[in-house]
Amino acid sequence: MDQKTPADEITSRRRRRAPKKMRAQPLYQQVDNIIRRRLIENVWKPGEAIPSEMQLAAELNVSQGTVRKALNDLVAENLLYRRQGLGTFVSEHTERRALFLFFSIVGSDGARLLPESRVLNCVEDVATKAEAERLELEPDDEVVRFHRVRFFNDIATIAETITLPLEHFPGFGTEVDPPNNLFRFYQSVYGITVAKADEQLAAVSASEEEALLLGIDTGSPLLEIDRIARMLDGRPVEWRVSHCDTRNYHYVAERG
Amino acid sequence: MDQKTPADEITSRRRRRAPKKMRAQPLYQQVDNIIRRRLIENVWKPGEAIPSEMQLAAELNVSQGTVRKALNDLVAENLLYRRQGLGTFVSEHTERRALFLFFSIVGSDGARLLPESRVLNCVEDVATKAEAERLELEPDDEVVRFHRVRFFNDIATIAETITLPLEHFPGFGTEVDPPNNLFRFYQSVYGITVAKADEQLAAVSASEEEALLLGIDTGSPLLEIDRIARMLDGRPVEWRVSHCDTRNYHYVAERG
DNA sequence: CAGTGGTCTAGACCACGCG
DNA sequence: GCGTGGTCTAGACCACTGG
Repeated sequence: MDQKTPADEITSRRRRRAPKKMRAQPLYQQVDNIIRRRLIENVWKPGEAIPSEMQLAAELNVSQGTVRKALNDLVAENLLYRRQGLGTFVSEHTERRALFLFFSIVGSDGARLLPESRVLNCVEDVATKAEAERLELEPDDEVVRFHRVRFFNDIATIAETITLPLEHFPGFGTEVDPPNNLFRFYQSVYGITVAKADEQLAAVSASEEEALLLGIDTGSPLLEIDRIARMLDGRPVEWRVSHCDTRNYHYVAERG
Repeated sequence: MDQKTPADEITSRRRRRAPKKMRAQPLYQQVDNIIRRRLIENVWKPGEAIPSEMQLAAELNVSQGTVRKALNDLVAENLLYRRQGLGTFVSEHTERRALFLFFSIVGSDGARLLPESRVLNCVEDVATKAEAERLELEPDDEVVRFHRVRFFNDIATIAETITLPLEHFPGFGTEVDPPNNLFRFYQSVYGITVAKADEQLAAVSASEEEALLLGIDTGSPLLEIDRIARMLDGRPVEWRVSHCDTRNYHYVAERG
């Protein structure tokens, strides 16, 4: 657990109080990057505690305050969380995290609830042009593509299409059905942590197929959420297009 | 500019190194609240520089580091911004701020552009039940209500209804037409700063009237953005319902 | 040049969680 | 009691801005 990683050494790049000038990057950002790299490389796994401030400071040859600033920045990004008296931990995709960080559909009364899911089908295929572009793949790369319907209190409300790069998810969906909380599944089974997501929203008309699935009229207005989920290093890992019946639920956002 | 405000004194509540126990609130939060209060009371106005860290630390009897933490928290909330070598300034509603902080509609190519506006009408009225509820008003309070259409490159794209509590905006719209950038207008003319906004999104069908305004078919899907804008102290100041034609533009959000 | 914010350190004490 | 993170201080030097 305590192996030194020479590539991580700060001292090799810049001695404390030595050159006095030409600092490429602030120390705390170097520390931030080192920790970030270890998270990406799964040196510290989700749910685990990482070394204490004092230990990191000693290992990296910086002061405790510098480590603290780096850690607090990572906490602000939701990559870590800290508990006084206990330690600093790597964030994991719990139900709660999924609900408040990555799921924005709430009831008219403001109640937050994760919908249940039913998978309709799941195929492996060559990426379409659109899929390759959105997921930043080469033209002939393969993907897993599946459709599902999501239910609030047994009422079909969301129809979605999800595409994953097969490269990162070998054997996905062929053995077991994809579970409801996908991000937790990606993390626990494939070691892939979704760190952020970019969403584009628009209003569309329900197709015949969607109307059937959701029990509404063809042409009814649906809220389209087009989302790219990204790993810790920013690379895309999932493209999801959700069509939501917003008569009893709506999407929420805060600005400012 | 340098008048002491006894109510702001931290030392009256808690002497440095004196009681040693029972700290109600961390010092830096007390400092944060004092500065926040001065922003709310317009002691320091948008665009102006506030006193330096050293001056604030001396006035409030805390260390520079404590002031710095409070200031950085306020910067993270976009209430202040800092420029090395110059000072710390109160944020104002520039075009840029409106565009990146409070306006989420972008073109298919990702281009950000503020649409032009045409006001259709503007009336003073007693608040409806819905308006009173959303703006947290008493049943008989008065409001200003107006409709406008917004254009991207001369193409009508958004129809919106805006309601303001008359109490905060005396004479609004009776003398001059409301300008395109409303938040800047609220700030410069009424001294009201919009600090954050809560948005609810849904998909709806275009009414006959909207269809006419936007040059689309009745029943076409529109993206509804229902937004409450709030002042520095969190009280609602504007209720806006926008219906957007999202065939060439969409709403963007980042999560995580 | 003086003054501002930005980085970094060193060390103190507090509050919390666990054994 | 001990180790953790949380708060607070004091002081150093750096980097940027303006006159």
